[in-house]
Amino acid sequence: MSRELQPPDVAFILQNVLGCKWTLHILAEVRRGVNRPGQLVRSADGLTTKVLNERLTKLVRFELLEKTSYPEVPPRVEYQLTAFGNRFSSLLDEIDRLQAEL
Amino acid sequence: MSRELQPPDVAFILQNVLGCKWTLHILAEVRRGVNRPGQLVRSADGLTTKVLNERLTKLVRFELLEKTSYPEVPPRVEYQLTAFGNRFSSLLDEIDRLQAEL
DNA sequence: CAGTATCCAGACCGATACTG
DNA sequence: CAGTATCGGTCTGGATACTG
Repeated sequence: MSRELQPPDVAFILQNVLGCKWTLHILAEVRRGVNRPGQLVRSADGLTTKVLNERLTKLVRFELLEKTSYPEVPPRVEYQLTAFGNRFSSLLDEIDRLQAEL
Repeated sequence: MSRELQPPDVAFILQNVLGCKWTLHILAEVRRGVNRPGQLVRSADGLTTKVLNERLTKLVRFELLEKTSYPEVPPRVEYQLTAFGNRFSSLLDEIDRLQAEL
């Protein structure tokens, strides 16, 4: 069960994963420790649970994020960056840096 | 005649300009000196003149690229990175770096 | 709280043909 | 060579409502 990138293609991920609306925001939040769906929907105005889940699913699918479900009531879920996802940290930092300096 | 980004928003550009199909490729090529439309269409399999021009127009519109037309026959046109566009060089480098290392 | 289902307007982009 | 016009299928993502 691995990414279906043979070979892994940064441009592809940038295009099809990071390029999707909300994805960069979501990743940035997760990096900051905002890693529960409830927090994440509230972190962006206009982001719906449907789209959030599409993004999270995709990020998990491409193994940038990892999902942990806690068997509690009410249910609790947390997402975190994987080692692979962390390789994009430099990119996220670069984006932050650009954002700050413009 | 300035970008209608108030304030300039890297995430927005990443989303709506760089996130579009072919755009990263086009920018990378222009950086390498492949800066004429004819060369650019040929540089990517599947890229059509229609889409190329949409991308170039958008890149010029957001002032990442600058266009120079030479009044010759046949017409010659060249695109180059602007100072603003160059600020994204670090991002492109970072992408190349990631690409190489994965 | 987490996640899914449906609807649908609009964006995206490939194919093709055409003008200056 | 550079650029535009048109058509049409596909994908995107927002609104809303619903399930476990």
